[in-house]
Amino acid sequence: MRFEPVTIKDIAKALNLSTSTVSRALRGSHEIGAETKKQVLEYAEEINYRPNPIALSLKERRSRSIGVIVTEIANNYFSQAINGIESIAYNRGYHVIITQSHESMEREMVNVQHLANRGVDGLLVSLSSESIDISYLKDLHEKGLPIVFFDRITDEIETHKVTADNHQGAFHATEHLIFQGYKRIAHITSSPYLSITKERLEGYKAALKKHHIKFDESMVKYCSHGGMINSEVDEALNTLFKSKMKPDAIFAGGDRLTMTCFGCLKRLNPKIDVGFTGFTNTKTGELFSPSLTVIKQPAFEIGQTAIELLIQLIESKRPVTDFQTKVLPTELIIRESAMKKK
Amino acid sequence: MRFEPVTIKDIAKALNLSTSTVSRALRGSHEIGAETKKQVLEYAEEINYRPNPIALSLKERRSRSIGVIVTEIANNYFSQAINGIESIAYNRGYHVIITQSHESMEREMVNVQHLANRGVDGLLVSLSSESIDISYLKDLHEKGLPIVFFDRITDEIETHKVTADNHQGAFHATEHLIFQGYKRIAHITSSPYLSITKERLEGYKAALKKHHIKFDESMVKYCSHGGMINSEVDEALNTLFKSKMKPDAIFAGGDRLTMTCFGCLKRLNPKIDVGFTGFTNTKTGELFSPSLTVIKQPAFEIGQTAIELLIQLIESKRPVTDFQTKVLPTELIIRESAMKKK
DNA sequence: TTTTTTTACGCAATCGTTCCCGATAACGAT
DNA sequence: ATCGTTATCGGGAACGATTGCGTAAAAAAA
Repeated sequence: MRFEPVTIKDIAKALNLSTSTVSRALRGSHEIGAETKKQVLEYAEEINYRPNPIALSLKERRSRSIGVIVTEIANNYFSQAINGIESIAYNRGYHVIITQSHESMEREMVNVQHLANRGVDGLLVSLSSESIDISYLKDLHEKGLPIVFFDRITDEIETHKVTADNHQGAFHATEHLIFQGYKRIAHITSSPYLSITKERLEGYKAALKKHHIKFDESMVKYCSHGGMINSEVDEALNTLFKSKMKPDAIFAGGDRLTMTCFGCLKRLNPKIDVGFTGFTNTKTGELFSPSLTVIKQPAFEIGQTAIELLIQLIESKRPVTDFQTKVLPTELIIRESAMKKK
Repeated sequence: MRFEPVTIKDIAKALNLSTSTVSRALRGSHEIGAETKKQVLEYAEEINYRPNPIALSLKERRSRSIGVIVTEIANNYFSQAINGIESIAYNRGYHVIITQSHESMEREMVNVQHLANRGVDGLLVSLSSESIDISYLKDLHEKGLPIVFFDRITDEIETHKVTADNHQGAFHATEHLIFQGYKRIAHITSSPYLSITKERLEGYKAALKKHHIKFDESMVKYCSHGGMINSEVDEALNTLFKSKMKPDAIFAGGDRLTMTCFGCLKRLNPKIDVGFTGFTNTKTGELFSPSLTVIKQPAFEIGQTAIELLIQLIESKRPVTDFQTKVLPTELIIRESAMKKK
């Protein structure tokens, strides 16, 4: 069974006109008589004519659709960012196609290739934690496909980029723990290759330095799957708590990681006698026990900014060479999990 | 700047062949000489030729893409269902386009129309809470567009449907509260028009009846925005707690609603001296205070089942008339929030 | 009245691909 | 020598929409 939409030809045949006349009438061209125009418009309305976007894509060599690749949508940060993307895209007449890499470089590549072949006008990319070699993105970019990176960005491709102020966020989270009296603050974070990991680590270090706490490499644990694998986080925590420099607080990076880490922590240490802060955008942090002190990123706005820059790139007449990296401020939300040490 | 992919014409020109020959060679037709075929294949590989899916869509009037519409992806249930959908779709060579209605009938309609025009081969639909009039879906369905409903289904369109066993889930949740000694169990739920609302209400009623508790209409509160608007839930709770038949337990329906409701409850009544259960798929329920007793739906499997049925519809040679409604079992996860009454 | 301009429309090409027809040549059978 | 086969390939229409160009008739200017 096939789904048969009405075309411009049906209108032309019914009204005994040529398709060109119908097309022009529909687009309100001045070179069509008022009477004819009215007829066409009315008939089109009557049979509920909608132009075929596929035919248009073929003709105009643009699809008015943009591709988004994130690690997973079941992530408060990304789902909010996507809402930001959609809020702008729809108003500007673009359709959004969302794909997930699940932190796998392989899937990221397959999805990106598929989107490119599928004729998206541009790409919004947040890299997976495995994506070390991004030459396939580079190729596409060099061939002229507009790309904007958000959240997990890269130095290797020169284009617009949008992120939260990860350095500042990590700095505030760490300093907050210090203000509350914690001294031995561990940092559980994602893959060391990610831009956000590096930036947050730097912010963490900067806060320690400011308050004259010596940075200890062994207090930083990398979970390269970003919290998707429980055992990875369990192991990191176990190692930390078994060391002689047992931490008295933990600062977690990443939305998914923060959740997983807090869950593992609670299982390992049900009283939670360590301080805890994390990067997350969940609204449910206040319902936790203890309620979560977190760094919240302006995910919605990041999504909006990214799509705006992308559309700008797509619709620009001449090649853009002046690229910008926008950094949006984070917010520290203070609750119980990082309360003053007794 | 424009992104210029290589076409079959480029190959034809370079090799001094016609496009038809190249096309056939590429598809391995037997009526092309071995030598020519090899040439074409090698050259295509060399310049990294990829068929243009848009042109194919136009020609074949199918896009190998399927549209999904859910209320929002920032919902544990839906994001898991989408993962289930993707897991099957990609293996079967279908691309998945996700759209959100945000519980608005208007946006649902716009998205569905867009997807249909965009040439999706089929639709996976979970209705918004506002969708009372679904004639626009009916039209599309009658014109031959394959549709499968999941989660929030409807009687008005005859096709495949997939849901959790909402009656059973609600029954278990309610009975669990009864077993724990609660007597005055209120039910906070979504729009009364939704199938899931009706089914869950029936399950709730059935449990009450079994245990000889009289059903009281005033103990059921409908939040038609499904927990997207805090004040709606606040008001429902306030009314309940101010009534003379003050409830001693609450059973919430819906993922989003359960979260919102628990949040409001905690604000209103920080000690949480009432029992609480809800429908949700979050993995973080155990981190809450008190940890959440919930009904979990097999979201991933529901997504998988739905897409399988849809692909079956799409690829069927003749019109399908034998439709099924699959109902998957739910799971009661017992934690603290519905513990025995002191 | 003749010429020019304007109005209002149709023809055909185009986008990338497939596929129905033909067309051509080689070759064997008659 | 003629015909039928088979193998191999090209021409061109089609999918739905837009658009440059051409042109008829009508209106305006000469």
